[in-house]
Amino acid sequence: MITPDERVDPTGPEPPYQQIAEVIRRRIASREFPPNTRIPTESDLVETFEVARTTVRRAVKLLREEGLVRTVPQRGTYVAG
Amino acid sequence: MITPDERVDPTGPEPPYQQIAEVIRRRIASREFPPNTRIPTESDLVETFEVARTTVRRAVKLLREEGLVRTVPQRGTYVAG
DNA sequence: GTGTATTTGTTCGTATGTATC
DNA sequence: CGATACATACGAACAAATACA
Repeated sequence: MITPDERVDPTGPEPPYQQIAEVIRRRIASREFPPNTRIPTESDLVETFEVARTTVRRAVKLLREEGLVRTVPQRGTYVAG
Repeated sequence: MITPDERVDPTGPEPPYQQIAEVIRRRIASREFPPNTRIPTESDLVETFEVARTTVRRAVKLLREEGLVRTVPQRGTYVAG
């Protein structure tokens, strides 16, 4: 569940896509998103954070570049094992 | 039949998916698509309006949210009774 | 009963145009 | 101007269930 303090603040110091990446990072660190499981779809994240899909994709791209997740086309994005 | 004035105008003020929803809405209102009958398949609508399936689905989703139609997986989309 | 076609569901990839800061 | 964000659209691939020959 996304708690209030994890919602995106468009007026905050960090851009939304970084805030979203940070939320997902914590989910992974806390094992709420365990290794090798799929994280929510882009559509889900769009609804959860109420942002555009491009913003969600940017956040996920960040995590991918950090090696925290891997994305499989037409399948989803998975937490690194 | 889709008359010329009901074709989608990509340059119009309203996006294609809204225009398509409006066309179907009129078909329902005029009883050309009577209650409890199936509306054309997504593939049919794709050919008729010459748009992508995602666009058709978006239009139908709108109608579904309005309660005008209900979609049955693997069956089709039906006009609300 | 079997295999194929149909039809909607899901999900990511990509591109374009507009707006805002 | 560049980075960010939003809305829209097209495409592709595959899943799953139903319909049909």
